[in-house]
Amino acid sequence: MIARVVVDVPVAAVDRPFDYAVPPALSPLVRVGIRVLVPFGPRQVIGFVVDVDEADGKTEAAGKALKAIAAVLDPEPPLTEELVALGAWMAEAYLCPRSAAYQAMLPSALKARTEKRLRLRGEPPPLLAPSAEEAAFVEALRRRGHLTFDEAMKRFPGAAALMRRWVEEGVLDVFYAAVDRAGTKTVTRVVPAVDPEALRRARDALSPRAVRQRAVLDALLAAPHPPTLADLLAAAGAPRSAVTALVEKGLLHLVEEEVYRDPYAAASFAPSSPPPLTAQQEAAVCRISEALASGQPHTLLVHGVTGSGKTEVYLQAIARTLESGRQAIVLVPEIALTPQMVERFKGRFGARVAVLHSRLSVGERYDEWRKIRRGEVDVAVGARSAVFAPFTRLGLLVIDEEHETSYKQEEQPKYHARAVARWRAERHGAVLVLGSATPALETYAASKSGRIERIVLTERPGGGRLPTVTVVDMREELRAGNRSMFSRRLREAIERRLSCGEQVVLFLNRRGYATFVLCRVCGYVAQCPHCDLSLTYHLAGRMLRCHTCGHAEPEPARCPSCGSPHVRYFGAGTQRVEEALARTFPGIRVIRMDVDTTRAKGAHEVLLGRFRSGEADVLLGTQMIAKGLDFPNVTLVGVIAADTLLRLPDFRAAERTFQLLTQVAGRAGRGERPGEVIVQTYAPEHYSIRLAQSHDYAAFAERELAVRRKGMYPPFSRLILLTLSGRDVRAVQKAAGDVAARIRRAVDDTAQVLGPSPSPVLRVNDRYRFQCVLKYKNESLVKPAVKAVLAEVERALSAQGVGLSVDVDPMVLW
DNA sequence: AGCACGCCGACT
DNA sequence: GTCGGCGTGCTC
Ligand SMILES: [Zn+2]
Ligand SMILES: [Zn+2]
Repeated sequence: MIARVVVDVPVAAVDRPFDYAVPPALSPLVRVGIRVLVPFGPRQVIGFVVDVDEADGKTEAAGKALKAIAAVLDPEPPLTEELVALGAWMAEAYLCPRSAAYQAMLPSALKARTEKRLRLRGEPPPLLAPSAEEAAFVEALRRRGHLTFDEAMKRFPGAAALMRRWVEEGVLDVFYAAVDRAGTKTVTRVVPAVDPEALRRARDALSPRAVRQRAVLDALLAAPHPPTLADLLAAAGAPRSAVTALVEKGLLHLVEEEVYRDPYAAASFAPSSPPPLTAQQEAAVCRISEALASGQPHTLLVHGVTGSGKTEVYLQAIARTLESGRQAIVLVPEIALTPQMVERFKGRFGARVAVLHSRLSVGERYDEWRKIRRGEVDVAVGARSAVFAPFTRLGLLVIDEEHETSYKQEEQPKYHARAVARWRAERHGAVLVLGSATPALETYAASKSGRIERIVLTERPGGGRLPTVTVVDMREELRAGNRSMFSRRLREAIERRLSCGEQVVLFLNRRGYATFVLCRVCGYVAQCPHCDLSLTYHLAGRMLRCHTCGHAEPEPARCPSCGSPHVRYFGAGTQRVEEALARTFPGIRVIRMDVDTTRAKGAHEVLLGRFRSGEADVLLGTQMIAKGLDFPNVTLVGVIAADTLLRLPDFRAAERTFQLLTQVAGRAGRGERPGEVIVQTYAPEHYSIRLAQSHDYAAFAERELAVRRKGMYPPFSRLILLTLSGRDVRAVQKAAGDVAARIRRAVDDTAQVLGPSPSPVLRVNDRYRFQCVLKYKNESLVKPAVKAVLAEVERALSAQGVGLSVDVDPMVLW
């Protein structure tokens, strides 16, 4: 019996199956999709069985004797045959190693690696004159039984020669063990080591100069529960060193804890039954059912305005799927996977639903995943990675808010859940339903060309009209002498809501207080020491922070360049809007929601719950408040600065802006009262803003398609973004030139190779980045050519300390 | 990616 | 003489 194995070594050079003999004792266990430990060169690695041949009795490959599988790592294959085939497709589609695709499919509880270890084979020969390190090494081996090779080299570098000799002489045994990937998410919690009273006394006894340590203790005393280290540091605005100092003084403990418990575990879900449908919903469910019954693969776009009841259409389509004995996957953007959303599915389908959520602990997620694998549930609801739910009788895949960029994975392999879902639908003869109020332009184009069918929902079952949208030209405001961040129109509108007890949602896509810090005398701008980006000023702890690498430093009292005290803050963030609201509308109650206020577990739900119950007049936030939240009492939505997205150097900027404005506008007037939306901008004439104002998706899509056609951008071409990065600028630049030249030689002139050019932000995290963009149409020609180039340059690049990342169909070009 | 093998400079 | 630098070749 022969097994073909893809080893878990994610490099192009070994990205192909290797043949192994299966020892008779293991043959009942070895099946496609199972993980095994195999000898590979001089070491052992983990691999995935991608094929077995019972009849094949061959004993050699490429003229050399076959090696045998050393161990089987699972009782049952974690990957189905379908997923094994999907991995092979992903490797071609996304130019990634197959093993990287398999890793992306596994729950993190099953992610493993091998570890090289040393152990004594019996009693070691006596050493005549051992060095201190050699003696300590032998002592550690005796006491612990075995040591990892890495640890031994790090702790006892002076014993390296002895290790080598003993391995050669057979005194030491080198072996490999499969261990968990160090990916188990833990959070560090800060726990007082003394009672609160003692803590208070300790705070008062601190040196007056220990400002940060006092801030940490104050924040800890104010916290109802032991906070996570990250939360505590953010709340106190203190550096980690302050906490370390307090730990050393014996006042605090740090405790590692596995992340969050199941946020829905305690919740009980009231059973719900299907409500009556509108005629349009009925027609949509009907079309999906027909497609299901055909047993042929279909992709359907459900294009419905906000509030048109898309979710109910999904629910009833799922019910039909289950009736026919098949299974369903529902993808929802991570941020929209709220307890309310989960309740809608659990309420309808009860225990037949598994939820895959990043807020589950590794163990809980694994439990949900296992229910799917064993067929104990028929519906999987989750974010992007739930698209790999290991069902074997898939009938329906739903992608809600299909235009969301979060469906594209940002790490290797950079897959798009929509493309993976489409592949699975083809394979199963299943139906893929894409739902959106503002479909991605690619999806819209596919529906126009007839490749996918479009179903339109224009009625709102709860009634309610679309809000009126007013665009305010902020240049006019400046001319009229209004230098505040609220236009006169927005200020009056807010005042009206305050006086009649209605609520307001305000949106600004920038967190912190000020987006840059400038010296009025010499023009100095505070920059991140690790990135080519300016630092954002945050009120908490009066710190300057880099939003990209996390660097933080105290605010400068004087300009570090010229010593002038005239350091000023520019570019309003949410904190500054909060401050301005309090000044402009005395007594106003504001809830601010951004990454800084929602880091703590459950904070998201708590803040939204407080706003819903009327504890605040205004919900002020970033991106995260744009998603399908329903607040019946909200009658005004204000967009503080609509052009922040428009200014990004990306071909999708207009699309992003249109989608965001439409989504934010959908927050207004979901009750009986009509909603009003006010959009502030410096570019009021831009078509993405004008057409969002008139709620005209079709006109926007046509206009934007014309722009894309002119620039030959997707959907009229396809893109591959190659990014090279490293600490040595010149090495990176040179490597980028070399890669671009090789690709130019490898593809024909129907493909364009742009660049290399420096990335829009050249340096991030002390790494310099250069990029190269491929624009092409002929996929079957370009992808193999690029793959070959990647294999050619892989070695040389890693030797030069240059990383190369490949993004097929990138969402952003930087 | 590891890991071994192999061939040149500067240490005991 | 040997320790160790990293080029290059291979992994069923
Ligand atoms: Zn200055
Ligand atoms: Zn930075």
